Amino acid sequence: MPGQVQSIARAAAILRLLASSSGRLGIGEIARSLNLPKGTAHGIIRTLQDVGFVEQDKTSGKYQLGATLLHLGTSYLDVNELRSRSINWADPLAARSGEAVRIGTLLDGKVLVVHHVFRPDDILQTLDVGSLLPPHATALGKVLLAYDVGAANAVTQREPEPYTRRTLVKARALTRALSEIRDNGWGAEIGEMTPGEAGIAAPIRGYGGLVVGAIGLSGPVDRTCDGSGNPRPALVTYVRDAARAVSRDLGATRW
Amino acid sequence: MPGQVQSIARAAAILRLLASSSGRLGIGEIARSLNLPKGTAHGIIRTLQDVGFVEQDKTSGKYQLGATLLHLGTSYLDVNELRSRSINWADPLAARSGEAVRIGTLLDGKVLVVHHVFRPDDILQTLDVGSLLPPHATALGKVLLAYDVGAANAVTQREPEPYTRRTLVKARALTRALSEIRDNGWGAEIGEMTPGEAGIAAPIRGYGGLVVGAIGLSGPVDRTCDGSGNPRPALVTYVRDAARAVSRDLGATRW
DNA sequence: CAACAGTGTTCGGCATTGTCGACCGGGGTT
DNA sequence: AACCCCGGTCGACAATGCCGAACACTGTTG
Repeated sequence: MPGQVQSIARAAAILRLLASSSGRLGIGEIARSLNLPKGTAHGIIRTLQDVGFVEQDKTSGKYQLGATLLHLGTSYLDVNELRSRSINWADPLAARSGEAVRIGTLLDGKVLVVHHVFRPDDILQTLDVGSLLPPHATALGKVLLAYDVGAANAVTQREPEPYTRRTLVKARALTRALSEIRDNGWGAEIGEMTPGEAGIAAPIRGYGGLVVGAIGLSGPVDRTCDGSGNPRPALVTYVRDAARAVSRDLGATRW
Repeated sequence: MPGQVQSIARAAAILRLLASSSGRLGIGEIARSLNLPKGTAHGIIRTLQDVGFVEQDKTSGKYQLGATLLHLGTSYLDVNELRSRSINWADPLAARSGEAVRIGTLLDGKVLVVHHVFRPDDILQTLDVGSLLPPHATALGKVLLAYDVGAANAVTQREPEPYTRRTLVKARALTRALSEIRDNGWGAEIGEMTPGEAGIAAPIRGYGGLVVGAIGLSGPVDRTCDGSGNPRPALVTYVRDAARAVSRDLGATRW
C-alpha cells in the first residue's frame, strides 16, 4: 500500500490531539506535541478552521474541535450497519430486562459505544454514544477482546488501569476470563469498572460469522446478579437472544 | 487570510459528501462529484482510511464514514461551552414543562442540535443530537435566524422546502416572523414542521450579548398551546427563564 | 464465450503545492 | 521598558502530492 498523503495524516493527528486533550489548545502546544514547525501547523489548522472542523476561541486564540465534526460523527451512525440493525433489538432487551442496554464495537483497542438505550425507569442518565470504554473492565469490552486476539494481546501487553479492587489487570487472569467467555458464548463483569455495578454481554456476528460488535446490559449488582453473586440466568438468556437476533439480521447465517 | 491547504480541503469535501449522501459511495462517484481525477481521490481516501475517518466495505469496495469520526464528534460535545453550560438547565425545563427539550446552534445555515432531553413520560424517542434541522420550520431555527441576518438572508434567498401547509416559505412571511421574534424575545412554531406538533424557543446569548444558540421545547399542539391556538404563556415563561439562565452562565452580563 | 463497461488500485514524471524558518505585531509578566 | 510567549504572516525552495494512463478484477452484455 503506497504512502499516505502527508498533510491529511497530519491534520488527522491534530484532530485526534484536540479530541484527546479535552479543552482548548494553542497552536504552539500543537506544533510542539507533533514536532511540526509552527508555520506548518498553522497552515493546516487554518484550513481545518475554514472547513469547520476546528473552531477558534476569539479571546484566547486557542483552538478546539468544531461543530461540523459532530454532524459528521452522527452521520456515521446512520450508515453503520451494526447500529441500524441492532436498534430494533436493543429496545426490547431494555424493556424485558429493565436495565440500560449498550452496543459497542472495537476501535483502536477500546470499546466505542454506538448505541445506548436508557434504563426504562430512569431518564436522568447521560448518553454515552460515541464515548470510549476501557476494554478490560467492561462486559462489552471483554467479549470483544475474547474474539479479537490482536486487541487482546495489545491489552495484556502492559498492565491496564485498575478501576476497582475487582478489575482484572493481570495478564493471566484476563486471558483466562477471555477463554471462559469463548467457551460460554457470553461474558460478564461484576464491579470491575464501578463498585456495585455489573454488566452482561454477548458477541454480535456479522457476515461470515466474524464478531463485529457486542450487545450488553448493565445495572446494579443486586438486580443483575442472584444470591450467589452470579449473573441472573434469565438476563443472560435475554442478552444472548438479542445478540443472536442482531447477528441474524446482519447476515451471520452460519450460527 | 492566505490560501487553504488543498488536500485537506478536498479531504473535508469528501467527508462532507459521504455524510450528505447517506450510504456507501464508490470512488468513481466521489471523484466525479468533486471533479477530481480518480487517482487523486483514491490517494486522499486511502489516507482517510488509514486514519480511520472512512471505512471500506470489503465486499462492494465502496466507502463510508468511519468510527473514529463518531468519537471525534462526541469529543466536541465535551468541549462545547454552550452544551456543557446548558445541560444543567435543560433537565429542569423538561421536568417543569413535561416536554422534550433541545438546544441548537447555527451551522452552515442549518440548526445543529447539541443537546436533547427526552420528554419525561416517554422513553421511546430517537435522540437527535448531531442532526441538522431546517432553520425555517423549527422554533429553534427561527429564533437563531432572527438574530443572524446573514443566515436569514441565505434562507430567504431561495424559497425553502415546505414541510406542511403551515410552513413559512415566502420571504415576506418569514422576515416578518423573524422581526416579531426579535420584538418578543422568543419564537414559536405551530405545525410548520410536522402537523400537530409545536415548538417554543428563546435565544441564548454568550459573552457580549451575541446570540450563540437557542433552547426550546416541542410537543403536541394540544399540550403546548392553549385554546386559541397560541403557545401557553406558562411554557413561554419557562423557556425564556431557561434561556436567560444559560446566558448568564455563559457570561452574558448585559441582559 | 469474448468483448465490454464498470469497478478499485497502482505507478512514475512533472510542477504545483505545501512545507519550513525567519520575521511581524501584540499581551502579559517580570 | 525589557523580556518572553503568544498567534499570525511571508516568501523561497524542493519535497510533495497531483495527475492521467495503465492495471487487475468482476459482472454483464452481445
